[in-house]
Amino acid sequence: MPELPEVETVRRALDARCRGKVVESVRVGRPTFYRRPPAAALRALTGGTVRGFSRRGKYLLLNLEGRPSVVFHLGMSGRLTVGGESPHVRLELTVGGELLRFHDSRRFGRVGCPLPELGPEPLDDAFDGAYLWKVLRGRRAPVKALIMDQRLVAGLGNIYATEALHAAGVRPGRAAGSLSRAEAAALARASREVLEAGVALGGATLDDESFLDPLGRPGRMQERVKVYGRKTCGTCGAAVLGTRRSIGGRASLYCPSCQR
DNA sequence: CCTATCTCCTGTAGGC
DNA sequence: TGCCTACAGGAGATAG
Repeated sequence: MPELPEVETVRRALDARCRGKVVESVRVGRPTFYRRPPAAALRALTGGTVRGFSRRGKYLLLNLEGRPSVVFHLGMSGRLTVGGESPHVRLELTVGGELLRFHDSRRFGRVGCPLPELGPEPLDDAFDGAYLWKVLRGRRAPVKALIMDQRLVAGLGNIYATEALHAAGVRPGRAAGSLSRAEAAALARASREVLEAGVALGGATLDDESFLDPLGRPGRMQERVKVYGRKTCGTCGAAVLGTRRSIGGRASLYCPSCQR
């Protein structure tokens, strides 16, 4: 499922490929998106010049000269490809003679939606231990649910939140307000580190096809994962514990030895 | 405001 | 082998 590093990987590939090119045609794909796409607004992209692709949290923005930007969210199964085929093409743009396609088999993705209110970028200086401690303070919800709340910090999903908590030595079910300043600082630092590693490695491709960049290439972050999707901890070898759909309705895994 | 639960959807994995 | 069900996931809506 695409989180900040996967979206950034897509952004870089598309930005390099499409910048300065013209959107020659737009085809709004088959029936409906999960939330109805503004088909007329999407068709109006025709003739626009691509200024570039930018990213905010897990959202990808296609920026055009003199026109409103188009927001994409990949949801869990969304993919943007250059030329790739699938039965689930929701939007197809011809850009500089190449077919840029948005696919989404499960329809949790979006295109053309407004950009919601989001917390700070976790790779920016505004996101640090002091900020995290301040927003977690006094809250009883599980810390994992809160760091995945995009209004508090924009970009962590289940994989990177799980890995950040492991790297910080904090169990996912801990009440957010129970974290010390030092733990909040460790968690902010760990979040930054796992996300930076994810970006550097081109995202995490956990099982076949789960994430591929626009040219169909897998990432390598899965090689660095310590607990997510594992039976034993990648640091100490202890059996990974976890429960299904336990926190925010999502599976939560942790190492009982490395995490307190 | 805060928290927990439910919903959207469909490909895949597991059970029988 | 093949059918059937449960499950996964992000984010928004809703209820308490």
